[in-house]
Amino acid sequence: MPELPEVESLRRMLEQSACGRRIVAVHIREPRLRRRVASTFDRMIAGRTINAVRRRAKYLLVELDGGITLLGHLGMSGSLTHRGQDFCDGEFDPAHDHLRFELDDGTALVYNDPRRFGLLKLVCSSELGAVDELRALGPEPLEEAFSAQYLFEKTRRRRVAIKNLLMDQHVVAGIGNIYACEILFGARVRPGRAAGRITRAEAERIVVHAKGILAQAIGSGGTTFRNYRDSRGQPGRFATSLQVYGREGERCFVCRTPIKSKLLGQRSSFYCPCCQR
DNA sequence: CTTATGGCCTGTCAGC
DNA sequence: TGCTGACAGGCCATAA
Repeated sequence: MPELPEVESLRRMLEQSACGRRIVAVHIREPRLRRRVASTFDRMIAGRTINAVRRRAKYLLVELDGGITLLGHLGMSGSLTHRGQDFCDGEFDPAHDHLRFELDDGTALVYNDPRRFGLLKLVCSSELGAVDELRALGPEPLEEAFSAQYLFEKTRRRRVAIKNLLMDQHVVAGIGNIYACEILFGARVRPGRAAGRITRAEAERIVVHAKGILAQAIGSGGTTFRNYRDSRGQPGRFATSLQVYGREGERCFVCRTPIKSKLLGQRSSFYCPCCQR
């Protein structure tokens, strides 16, 4: 379940290990992801050098020379591992290793995705703003545009639960179920509260904790709850810092009250019934 | 416009 | 033991 911190951790590693490398070939074993991977991939990509690795929300943007960018989304279970040499062991997973990008130093970037919810497509580097997936995204949560004033205004006259609003990529981009739960625990706000009833002070706390928790999670290499892996095949280390996610029935670290879980729009929401109001 | 719901997809696990 | 159904949840299409 890669969210912003996991994608950012991956981006930083790939920036170190893959930037400047030339992609010599692309092998597609299974093109059926959320949308079918274009059969022109190898022809379009082979021979191009990786100039930069960027991120927008949960999207990874691999900028190639010649004005083409590889847009990637890991969906639920996707991973991009750098295999060969002293990187990842390169354990073969023939059932789920769907694409393989061979690099000029003999290593390879392998896209693995058991549930195939991911996305890989090529876009024009000069027209990223016009790309469907990126066009309507809200501000990055770690940038100044995501302020208490901004969030407060976005919540006005909205009946949707505050947690669902935080996960709405049009409002703020990059937050998923795990971090939405953690942010609301930090802000001491119940996930099911109507967004429109959030106070100015609560909006302030939500923004402060969103920035703090996401930054801390990036520093820990993200969260591995089930199967997220970084480009070296290693799990993230933030799972041990989780306060509520996945802890139903266990005691709140602050007040010892058992953590509750409740479905909110088909998604489990974890919260402390005592600390969060 | 807002909000709710179902579909995609497969590995895992509880329960019978 | 092996089957069935629920669940995990990213994003999108569709409906009300």
